[in-house]
Amino acid sequence: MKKKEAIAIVFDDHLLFADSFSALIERLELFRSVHTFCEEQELTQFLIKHSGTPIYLFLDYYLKNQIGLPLINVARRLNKHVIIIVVSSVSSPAAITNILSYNPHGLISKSSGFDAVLECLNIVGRGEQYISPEIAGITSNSNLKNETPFSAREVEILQHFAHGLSIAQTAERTYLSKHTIVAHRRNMMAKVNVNSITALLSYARKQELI
Amino acid sequence: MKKKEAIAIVFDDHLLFADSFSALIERLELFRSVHTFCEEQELTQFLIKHSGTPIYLFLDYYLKNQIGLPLINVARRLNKHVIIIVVSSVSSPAAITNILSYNPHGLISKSSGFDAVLECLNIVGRGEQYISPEIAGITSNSNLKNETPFSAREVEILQHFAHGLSIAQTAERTYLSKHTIVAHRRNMMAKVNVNSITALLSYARKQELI
DNA sequence: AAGAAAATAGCAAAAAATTGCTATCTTTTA
DNA sequence: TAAAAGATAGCAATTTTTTGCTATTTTCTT
Repeated sequence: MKKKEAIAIVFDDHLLFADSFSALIERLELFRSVHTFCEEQELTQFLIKHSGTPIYLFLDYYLKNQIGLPLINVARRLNKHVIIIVVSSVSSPAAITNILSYNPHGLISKSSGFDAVLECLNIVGRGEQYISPEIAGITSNSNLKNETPFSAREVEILQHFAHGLSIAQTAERTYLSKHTIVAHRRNMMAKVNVNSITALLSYARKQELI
Repeated sequence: MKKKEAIAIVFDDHLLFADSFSALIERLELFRSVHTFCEEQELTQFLIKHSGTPIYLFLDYYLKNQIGLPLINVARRLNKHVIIIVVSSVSSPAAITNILSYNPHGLISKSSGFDAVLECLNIVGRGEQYISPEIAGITSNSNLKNETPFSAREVEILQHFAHGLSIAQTAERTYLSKHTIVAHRRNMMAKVNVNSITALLSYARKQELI
């Protein structure tokens, strides 16, 4: 791969991260130039202008960010040579599946070290897809097992706890016996190996269940 | 200010951002050295080891990040010379008020450009507090109301509950008596008129305090 | 410098949650 | 169509949380 001929672009709506990350990329001295954008328009104009040049596009994506992923298709339409590398902080299986459905050339976790970026450029350079180990771990774990360890009924009841209801209050709302709620609660806590409702809720939130 | 004598630390649980940002800081050649940590323990050990050296600590903070803010107090206890600069992506008034209640030397938005970092180092160097314009705008718009009902210490302790810790566990982590934790908890619950920790957490989440 | 607010800490009683058991009925899956 | 998994429900023992009090020290505000 002759990357010195290629241009790198860092796109991130957090300007400070974009600037920082491109400082790192520049230091590699692998690209002809490194550019930073945090507005969609600037990016698309640049892609059109350099539609004949091989481009590596580092695209930040996080949950609350809408533009992120659809931009992949836009970029591909504007420049056939563009290589898309998504840099993401998401951690839930569902969100990752969503990213992978756009089939980016690379997917790097923000929890990775910089060596992941190097590794990614190597793999992607030979035309293969790179997915950083942190992320690969998340998806492979959730392919084998259930997405969530809880049943629908359990999650439903969990919502009540998340809204601050007690066992007694939840029983009232659901027209179930207090004992049933205790049982559900107990089962959920056992499944994720915790022993309090706050720990259970903390777990559920990490898994983006509630 | 003779910053060449100071050490810079970048703390962020997203290793990739931490690495990137420190590359940028290094390029300034203002500090004797620049270090990167993404584990609390590594940071505290370093602070203890260099307790006599002036240190600039760039601390990432975002909503889902538990360690962030309480770490300010820990850092100050371990090194009296530490200068805290929070780098944050939060945007809600309550969350910002929360950060400011820890009285950091600087608060930079991730939407800022790198010039904000330079400006911040200047201002902080003369002993004043720097708050990046993006963030100052948010608070000034809403400083009439929107005060969080909790003190900094209370919110700090609330974070532990949000992460599923019990009263006993929180007491251990904070090196406080169990009775003190009970008191803080009780006071917070009284302030928002609830009578369980789950209801309190539910309230805090609505207010984007945790 | 005085007063207010916050942080710290304690005890004991009452209330709620958690745990260790068992058991029936229904739905899903192999 | 069995077997497995889920939803329902109960009791008793133990642990944790919540509440009703008090009180000292530190920090902030005026």
